[in-house]
Amino acid sequence: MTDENQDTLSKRATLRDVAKAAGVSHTTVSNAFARPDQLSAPLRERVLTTARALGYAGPNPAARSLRTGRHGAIGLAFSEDLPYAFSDPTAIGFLQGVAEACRGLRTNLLLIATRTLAAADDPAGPDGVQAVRDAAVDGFVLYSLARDSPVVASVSARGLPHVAVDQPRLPGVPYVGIDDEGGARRAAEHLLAFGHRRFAILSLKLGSDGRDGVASPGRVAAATYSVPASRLAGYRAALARGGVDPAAVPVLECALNDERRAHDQLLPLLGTKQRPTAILAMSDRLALGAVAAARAAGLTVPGDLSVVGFDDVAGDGLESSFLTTVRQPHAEKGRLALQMLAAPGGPQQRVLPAELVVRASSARVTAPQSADGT
Amino acid sequence: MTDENQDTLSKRATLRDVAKAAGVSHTTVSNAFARPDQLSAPLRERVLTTARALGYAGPNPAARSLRTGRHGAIGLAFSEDLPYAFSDPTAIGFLQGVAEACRGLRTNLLLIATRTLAAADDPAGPDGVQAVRDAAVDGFVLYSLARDSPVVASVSARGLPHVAVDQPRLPGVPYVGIDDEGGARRAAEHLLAFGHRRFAILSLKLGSDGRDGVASPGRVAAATYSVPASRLAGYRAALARGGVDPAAVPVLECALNDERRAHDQLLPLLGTKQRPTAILAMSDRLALGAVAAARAAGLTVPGDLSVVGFDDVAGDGLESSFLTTVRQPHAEKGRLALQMLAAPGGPQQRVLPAELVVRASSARVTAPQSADGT
DNA sequence: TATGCTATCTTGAACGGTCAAGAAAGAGGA
DNA sequence: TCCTCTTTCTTGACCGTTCAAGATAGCATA
Repeated sequence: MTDENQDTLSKRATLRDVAKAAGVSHTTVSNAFARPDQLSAPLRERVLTTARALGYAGPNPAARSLRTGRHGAIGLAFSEDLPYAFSDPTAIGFLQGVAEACRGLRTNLLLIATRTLAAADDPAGPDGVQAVRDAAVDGFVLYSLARDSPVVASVSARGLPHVAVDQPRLPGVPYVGIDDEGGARRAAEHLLAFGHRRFAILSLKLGSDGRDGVASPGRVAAATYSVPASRLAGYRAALARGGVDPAAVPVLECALNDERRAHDQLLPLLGTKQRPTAILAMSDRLALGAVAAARAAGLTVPGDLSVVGFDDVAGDGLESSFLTTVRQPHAEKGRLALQMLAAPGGPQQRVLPAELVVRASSARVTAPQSADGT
Repeated sequence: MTDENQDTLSKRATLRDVAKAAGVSHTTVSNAFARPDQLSAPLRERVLTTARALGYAGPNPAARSLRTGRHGAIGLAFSEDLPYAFSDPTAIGFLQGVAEACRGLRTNLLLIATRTLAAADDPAGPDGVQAVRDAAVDGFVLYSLARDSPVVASVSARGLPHVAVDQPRLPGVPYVGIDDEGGARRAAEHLLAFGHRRFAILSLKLGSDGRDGVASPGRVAAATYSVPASRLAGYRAALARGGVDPAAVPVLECALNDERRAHDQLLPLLGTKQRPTAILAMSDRLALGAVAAARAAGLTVPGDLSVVGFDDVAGDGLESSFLTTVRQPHAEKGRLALQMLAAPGGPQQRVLPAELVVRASSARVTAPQSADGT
């Protein structure tokens, strides 16, 4: 804020100002900063000294980028509100991997403030689109975006390399994801093996409209987020093979990956006579909500209700070390995504494993039961 | 990756290419994108159509920034490894506030991959310095940096507006923080009021060298991080006033805000005859480590050991709703920091309150005791 | 002595936008 | 009818770098 060491207060010093002051050409000054081997050491020292004296802050990044075409940053586009992303443990784990890879590549990370629910009065179109257009980056990572997200189109229009993670595959675009369907299938098989016949599914959001509640078959079919769609497919495949009609299993959609929502959605269902004995939750957060709902309904876990989550998030708290869940390598996805961006030519698809981790929140069903609860 | 809709495969289309194709001047094309009111609607439509046809991705961000001097992004410089920052709940809370404010300001967020422990062989100096120099941003937020961090100097050299958060104050630089000293004082007073006389302090890192262990008086005096220093001062002021000699209270420094480190450091101390009956922890993470250590030592909390944390982080898990702690408004700090960046001229310092929240991890000391444990 | 080579520095031209100023044409008022 | 104002579009300069190519000198080689 203070301009103490700025000789010409009117304007910021440039390469040429430094050059003039040091009695050398502008290119020499440029080289002093960027290519030390191109000039003698004493001259370089002199140039850097006069630069400091003039308050020259180093080459203007915009000018450099314009000339070189490189920015030294990659952009990360989220589906969620950015603030929300920081509260989601899954996203955080992914971010951690991305950040780690960035450090290795000596590149900065530009978080793009995108919002799927566009403000209608916005002349520049949905929020994220302009942000993507203006992003000074060398490539993009698309994380968990909806199939129809305008941000996807916007990124694709930029013509920069990009990678899609945990979202619908795009033709010709490298992809990183996990075996969502397989992981979900194993979760359901596990509960079926324990004799469960009455299920409920706690689903992550299927569409961008922020709707909560029981998802109709139509809504399920039209899901624009691939991760919940795949997990749902996995659950259902296993259920069908196990002799349980998937169509009869309620899908409770939670617009946010939130314990409270899961709790609120599930609680009424637990009061019914035909209450489920097992919950398939698409995230650990939702699973913890189910546990809370069970407690509120006077049921024990896993005595009265078995719960299987997804993600194997945290590991710090007590709760998570109790949850049966499906483990996925969060940070690894981030690392791989950046690797694919940085070194194209490798495999264009990486599907990482999702393995079932059996802990204490699932158990054999107490009384034998038929699908209709008799 | 695919160049399907690029007419001239050799090079990316520019404003002028579009202008030529549409039969208008380059300025008109520029206006079509940036200033819709400067040209008639039908012409604008025509221009945008030909732009799309040529695969023109919109104005080059670097060129635009060069001319306008604005970047539409603010830089966030951390003290920690970026990946680590994503695992620290305090940092996450702050980031959430920053991200929220960014969305409001329609600005992107550039995370700067800085590392305090410089790689010695790095010609460009410590990691973060170059990253700061190259950052295409309109301002910086400095979060939790050490007094002597090269990143601070680097940011200051850029001559852009910046705000310091949770770190040593810089002359002339706006500051956002909390009442660390007061919060710490209240934590200690709370335990003193419960009759505790034998304390141990679990401290966040005091220096950038990654050292763990009992901090010597010299090390404490030379602390380069202001937050731990202030909290320590608060603890000690209260202890002294309560008749406990602060110099006799061990300060266990944890290089990382980590349950395990706190656990490992504290455990041996709990085995001694003169074991502390109360722990002052500078974060909830460290406090949870203390709880774990107590459990490992066969002690109960708060029966045998009282623990007071700091941060009031999460609120989700079971553990945190049990911890007596000092609450601070994490996200609010982020919001304020960006507000001060965006609208200079307001107050240059904001010190937010830190209030004691009494829960179940602290209690009256069981047996009366003197400071020497007899 | 002529020649080539290396090390060091300079020259001039991009990079791709935005902006200030100006030109042309049509509308409105005296 | 003439003048002014507004709308709409154009012209040319400039933002601050990096890069390719060239100039100069020093030195070794033939």
